[in-house]
Amino acid sequence: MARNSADLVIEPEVPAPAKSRVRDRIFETASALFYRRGIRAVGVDTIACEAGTNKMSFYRSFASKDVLVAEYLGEQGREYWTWWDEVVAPYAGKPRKQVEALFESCVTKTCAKDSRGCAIANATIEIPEDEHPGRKVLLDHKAESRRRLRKLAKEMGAREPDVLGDALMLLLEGSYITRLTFSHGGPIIAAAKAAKTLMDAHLKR
Amino acid sequence: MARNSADLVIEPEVPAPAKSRVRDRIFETASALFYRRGIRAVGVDTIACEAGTNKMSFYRSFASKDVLVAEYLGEQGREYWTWWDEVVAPYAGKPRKQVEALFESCVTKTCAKDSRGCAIANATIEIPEDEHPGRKVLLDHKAESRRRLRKLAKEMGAREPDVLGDALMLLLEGSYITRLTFSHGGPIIAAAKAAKTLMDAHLKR
DNA sequence: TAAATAAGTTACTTATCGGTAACTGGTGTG
DNA sequence: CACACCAGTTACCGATAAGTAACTTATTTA
Repeated sequence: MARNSADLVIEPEVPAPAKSRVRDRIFETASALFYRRGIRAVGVDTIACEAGTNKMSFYRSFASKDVLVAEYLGEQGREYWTWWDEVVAPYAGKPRKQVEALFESCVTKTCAKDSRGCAIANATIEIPEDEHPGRKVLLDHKAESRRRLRKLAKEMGAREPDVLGDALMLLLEGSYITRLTFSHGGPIIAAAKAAKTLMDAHLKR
Repeated sequence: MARNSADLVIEPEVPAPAKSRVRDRIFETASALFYRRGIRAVGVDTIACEAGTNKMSFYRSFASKDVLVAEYLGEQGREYWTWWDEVVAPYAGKPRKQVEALFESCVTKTCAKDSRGCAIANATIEIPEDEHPGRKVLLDHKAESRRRLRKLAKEMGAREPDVLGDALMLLLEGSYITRLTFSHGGPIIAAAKAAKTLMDAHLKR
């Protein structure tokens, strides 16, 4: 039966054609290793081996390590906004409560046993090169983070929304990075309270 | 002339025997490269070459790269406390003014053109291994940082000094790390104001 | 002047890095 | 059945990683 272009356009029963299991395994393994040990510290050989395959299969799925890294950061970003949206959803229209929920959930997540803070913030340090395909991903992510916090500050009627939004961002980023030096009971325990205090100060008439 | 053990013990005209110029050059070069490009990204060959010498001379001065890194972090720490003490000195007995001065100076320093935030905070991410000789150095440094901020909060009579001190630390660390994603005009511009707001809230009766 | 010390040089080790060529075996599916 | 495709395997490339041996050349300094 002759295939015409219409055939190709219609019937995409599966959007992505399942890609392959190996690729997924590699990606999952790489993500875990990147987060735990750092991006530069993990080689493609290690990734492939740990994923139960070998380097050749790695390069059949990914053009280069840098491309994998960029994809890893992209996925981390998507998961982050999914988390964000879920935390924020129950308090639609109540921006202050939304920020409180974000901070409480962030503290819980970041204090968890195997947490190493924010994957993207960490990559910020490991990838200073502008040419790296992951650099743009992480720049965009943090810009979006700032945008959202400033927007929330504005919605709650803060006198100086940009200042409040930025201050909240500093608390958030500080929470992530101090997790790497204080395993339990670090300064992050003050994060939620500090956020409330700042919001109080920016809201009272 | 026969040398006895007494000869070795007496007459140390110079405490450290000037060590050598090469060692210093290597150390300066390495420090600059570690800060700019990251610790893992810089090899000893690059360091030696950039310092105008070679690898053999490197290993005559340093037992290993890890030892160099630990020494680099130690020196960064000493320079940090020197900065801190100098900023704080003019306001002895006025802890609130001291914190304000710290934040203002921190913002100025961290916004400078070639700044890449805090060298030690950055190393926090690159060195997760407990066995690394630099790990303890950086852990101690951040613990001392927290200690000092909590102490200042207590001295200024804050109702919850530990909470205020920790919150200030989150702002400070957040300032450092966001510098890596926002080149100019990042959230750090809100740091000093946020610190004041937090202190206000913790001090008013 | 002679011994000690600092430093440059060349060559080497073993391991790992990111990345590729070419061949093999298995599993579908038309 | 045949062909495509996915994946495993082995072997390799050049570059770089950290680290060492051994010899030479300056500069001190006693």
